[in-house]
Formats: sequence, structure tokens, C-alpha cells
Amino acid sequence: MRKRATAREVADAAGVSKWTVIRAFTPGASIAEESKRKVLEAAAALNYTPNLLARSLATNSTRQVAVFVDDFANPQKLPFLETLTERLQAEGLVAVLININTHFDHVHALLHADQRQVDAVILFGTAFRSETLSDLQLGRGTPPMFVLARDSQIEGVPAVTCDAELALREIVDHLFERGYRRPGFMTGATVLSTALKRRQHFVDFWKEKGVDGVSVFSAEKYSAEAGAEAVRSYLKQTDPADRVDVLMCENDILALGAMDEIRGRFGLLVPEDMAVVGFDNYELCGSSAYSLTTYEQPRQEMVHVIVGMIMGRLEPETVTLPGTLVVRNST
Amino acid sequence: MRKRATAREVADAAGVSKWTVIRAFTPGASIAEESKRKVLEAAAALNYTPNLLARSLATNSTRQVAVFVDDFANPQKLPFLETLTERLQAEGLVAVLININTHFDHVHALLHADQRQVDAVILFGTAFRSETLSDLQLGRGTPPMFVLARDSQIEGVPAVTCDAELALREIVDHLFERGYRRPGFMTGATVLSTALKRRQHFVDFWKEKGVDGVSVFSAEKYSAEAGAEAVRSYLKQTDPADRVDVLMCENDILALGAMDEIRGRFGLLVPEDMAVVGFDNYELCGSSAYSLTTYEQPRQEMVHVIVGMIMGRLEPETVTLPGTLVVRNST
DNA sequence: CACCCGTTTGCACCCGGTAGCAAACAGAGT
DNA sequence: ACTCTGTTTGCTACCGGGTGCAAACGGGTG
Repeated sequence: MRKRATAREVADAAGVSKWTVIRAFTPGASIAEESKRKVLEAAAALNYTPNLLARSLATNSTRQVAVFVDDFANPQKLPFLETLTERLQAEGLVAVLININTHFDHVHALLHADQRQVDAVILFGTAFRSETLSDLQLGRGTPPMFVLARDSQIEGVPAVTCDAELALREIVDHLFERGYRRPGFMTGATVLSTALKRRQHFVDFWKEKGVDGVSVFSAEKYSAEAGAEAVRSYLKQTDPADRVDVLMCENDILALGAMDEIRGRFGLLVPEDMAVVGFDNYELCGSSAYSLTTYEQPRQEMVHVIVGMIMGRLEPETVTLPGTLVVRNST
Repeated sequence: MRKRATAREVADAAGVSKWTVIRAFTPGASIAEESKRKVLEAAAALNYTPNLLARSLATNSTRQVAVFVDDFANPQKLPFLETLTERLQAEGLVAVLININTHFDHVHALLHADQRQVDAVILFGTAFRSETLSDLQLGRGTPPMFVLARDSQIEGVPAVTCDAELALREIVDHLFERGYRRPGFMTGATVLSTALKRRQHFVDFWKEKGVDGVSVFSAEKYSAEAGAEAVRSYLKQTDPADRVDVLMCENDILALGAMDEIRGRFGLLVPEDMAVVGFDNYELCGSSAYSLTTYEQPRQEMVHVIVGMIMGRLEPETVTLPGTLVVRNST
């Protein structure tokens, strides 16, 4: 394997010192046209490009951003990752994707990210417990952190989210207007559900409308299968007369699973027997097979804001952005 | 922002030289128990961990793997990314996710990966044209490359794929047995479709069965919407009597879109009027709303093999692994 | 021709580790 | 006490660049 050329080698070939070579590759550096040309020619001949590793070490900036993900079941992560990587790359940054799981938890991951000297850490919808940080005792040592698409449960760590209050208000208004009066809510794993505030706002706004008893039940995790199971056990143990008339699910993937179960196994009609609402507006929600009413997060704007904060253009502070209610046939 | 502690500082605190500190953090290094203890105490007090950037520079190994992705529309990417990151992390490697798009093409990405000194590049289902490599003229300079979940079109670059020949044979056998005789095939963008070989095998195996005319048409890209459109224009311009009785789609996401269109807009029944087959076994294919017959790629094994090659445990060579036919109600 | 000032270039030192050699040390054998 | 041998420690050189300062250069001016 041929080694990469170094600035030193290019310097020898061009008959200048290595610092002149560096200058030729530093925008705005003080260098004569003539020598810049010579250097670039020699560099092209030797196929030289600066070693970003060495540069990072010297400048103390890697231009790498760690992205923590712990829930790959939600297909909505994919378009987010697409937008995020695209925007980061447009800024000359690159995403290091870190899978948080039982073998590699947040502590490991943060330690690792810190050792790699990443410029920032994005907690992308992960279930980060604030105690984790104090365990680390890293204090000011860690790279700046940002929470994306989930509320921050860590003091001093800003979050960029969809405005849950506005979203749930719009949803509840819509459902009330359509005449639903017996609402239910399906959360994902109970521990985390507070991180999205959705349930709380849902309950509160129904209370404002004078509807008090929101049935709440919980799926094991965020997956279609788990959503289906949760609905199955709910429908089995609930008297048909007492059933909710509309079921709001914490995200689309739960909602799709729920819908399948409601229609498939129980032969009920959506929305006639039971309406369903999701959250995220995942691509397949619009298909005629589901036609799920849902709420679209302002993905582009959220990513725009978080990248702006990372680049230092925007003040790092918690920001909530308005999304869009997408009404379809499931309500 | 407090700076990270360096080996030098720990050395001063522990009253030893910085090389002794390094040894305390190097498994199997020659160091006395006593001084190791002293060093680790001082390190804990100062919150020291080695700087991986500096280590990478010195050892010429970053333990980073670049993963190129250019198609985020296929939700199947997500479980693959999950498995891939998990396995890489288990080996002490980390994935740098690079989004290949019009603003950041393969040439940019390869150059960038090379500058970052990544240990390997995984072309994860990307449409890499072999000319791109010769354009680069990087020759032996580039990091080792591997193609995942697509055939390699680059000489000397091994691919790890699902065995398309076996898969299509099983699928065609199954369809023939069920009595279908007028097969159709929907590819994604035509340019790439050869990279998956699926169409060719499909046509060949039908020919073996004595069925010659496979209707082939193509969606603009890999998305449900594109699949739906392709089916719409096919159904519109084809006489009902001449329609295919089974439609095989190059992947699930096309198949789901196609199914929606067939049932929703045209009011046809699947599989009675037209059967549909996909490829990948994406989670929602199993839902009662679709119940799509499809073929599951051996994801775990594929990732296992590619990571083995990266780690040097396995010979780098093209490997095809057998998947599993999943028969459901759409055929 | 000396002088001044702006541009260009070279240099010492630094970023934070790793590799391999050589010196220092300690315990055993004679 | 002396040598031998194995362990432990320190040191120089190096990975491939970046920074800030000082010296060299060059052209206009009096």
C-alpha cells in the first residue's frame, strides 16, 4: 500500500519549504501567486491532500459530530439522518453514527466521543438519563451536547424539538371538532414517554374541553409489533362499550401497528369504530392502505437550527418549532 | 471550556515520566504494579483518558470506517445500519456516516474519507460507477473498500450480498407452483438495476420454465411514491386482458407503493387480480395491511462477514449468502 | 544609495500520543 | 563483592501538520 504524500515531500518537489506548502492549502494565507502555483502543481503530481487527522490534532477541532441513536425501529430516523448528514456535510462537518445499546451505553459513547475529540454530540432522540452525566463527572470537559427531536432532561443541554404543545392542541381541536369524546393514548416505553410531553398535553387539552378520562396504555417499545400487542391486550380486556373512540399513538410506527391489529385481527373499521392518530408523518402513512392522520415534524428547520447552534451561528438554547397537522382518513 | 488532561500532566501529578503513564494505559506493557497504581490514581483524579486523535496519528490507524449511503428512501437501510454500527462498535470501530448526494458525490466522499485516514470504506448499497475510481487516480492510496448489499462494479473491490440467483430461483419456483404464468418485473432506476442482478435472474428462470415474455418496467427511484407511479402508468396503458398476473418488485418499498396503487386507485385485488412480491422483508411487509410475500436478506451474516473482512479475519473476496423466502398473502 | 514599509518565506516549537533503544535497577548465582 | 539476567523506566525520534515571530525580499521614495 502506497503511503500518502506529505507536505514535506511536496515541498521538496516544488523547491520550497513545507510551510509554504501548508500556506498554499490555507485559504487566505500570505503566499506569492508564483509559489502557490508551483506548490499546487507538485501537489497534483504527487496526489497530495492535507492529512485531516494531523490538522485536527494541531487545531484542536476535528469537524466531526457524534450522533447518538438508540432506537432504530422508527423509520422516521432515516429521513432525519439524511437531512442531518446533508446539512452537516454542507458545513464541512461529518457525522459519526453511534449506536447506543446494552453493550455500548451513553457513558461509553460519551467517553468515546470525547476521546475522539468530536466537536459536538447530538443526542438524536435517545433516552438519556440525567444521572448518566453526573456519573461521568466530566463537567465542562465534554464536547457541547444537543438533543434533537426529544426534550432535554439534562440541565444546560439545549434541545431542538417540534412544538408538542402546539401540535397536541391542533390534534385535540381536530378530534374534538370531528366529534370524538372518548380519547385514548398509547405511549412507548413508559419511562421515556415524559421526554416527549405528548401524553401530558393530550390529557391536558382534553381536560380543557371538558373530557376527563383519557385511557392511557403503553407499548413495550417503539415498534409496529409492540403497538399491535398493546392494542390487542387493550381490546381484549376492555368491554366494547367502554372502548375509546379515538386512539392517539406517540408515534407513527406504533399507530401503524395499532391500526393493523384493530382492522386485521378484530375486524373493526378505522375510523368508524376507532379512529387512529400518529405522529411524525412517516412516508407510508400517506399510503391508501393506511391513510393515517398524523403530525409532521419540521425536519428541515429542526436540523437547520441544530446545525446552526453547532456552528456557533445561533445561540445554544432550547428551541421548539411548529409542525403541521396532516389530516387523512383515519380520523 | 476546560481542556482535557494530557499524559504529561498525569505524569507530573504521579511523579513519573509521561511514558510510564502511556504504559499504564497500554495493555500488556511492561510496567511495575506499584507505578501503574499511582498513575491510574492520578489519571482518575485528573479525569485523564488517552486522546485517540493523537494515537491515530501515531499508529496510522483511526479505527473509523466510512459508510457511504446514497438512498435514504429504503427503510431497510435502518436495521442494516443498526446491525452494522453494533458490530463495528463491538470491534472497537466506529462508523462515519457519509451521505452521497448531488452536493457531495463519491469522489468528494472518497477523498474526504482518505484525508480522514479511515481504516475502510463500506459502499452500502450505493450506485458507485467504476469510472469514478479511475477519475480519482488514487490507485493503491485509498483505504480498502467493500460493497455491502449490492454487487461490486469495481474490479478488486469485494462485495457482500444476498445470493440473488438462489433468491430469484426460489421466488420463481414459488410463483410457478402457485400457477402464475404472466410475470412482470419492476426495477428501480434503470441504470442501477443491473447492480442487483435480480431482474436478469428473474427473466432467466422464467425462461427455464418456458415463460418467455417478462414485462419489465421501471420506477424513477426507490420510493413508494415512485413504485405507485410506475404501476399507475403501466395499468393505464395496458389492456386488462394483457396485464401481468404477478408483479415482482426490486425491493419492498417499491412493492408497497405498487400494492397501494393496485388496490387503492384501481380497486383490484391482491393477489387475486395481481399478485405482488417484494424484496428485503421490511418490518411493515408483515402487517395485515400488506402481508407481502418477500425475500429476507441475511442481514446479520452479511454484516458479520463484511466486518470480518475489515478486521482481517476473513479473506477479502466477494461473498454471496443465502436468504429466506417469506411467503405471505400477496401471492 | 540608504531608508522604509509591505509582502513573502523560513524557522523553532507545539499538538498528544507511539516505537524502540538504552540506561537504571533489582534479585539470584557464584 | 561481582557478574549476569530480567524487569522497569526514561529518552530520542517521529506521526503530519499549525502558529507566531523574525528574517529576507523587493519596490518606491528622498
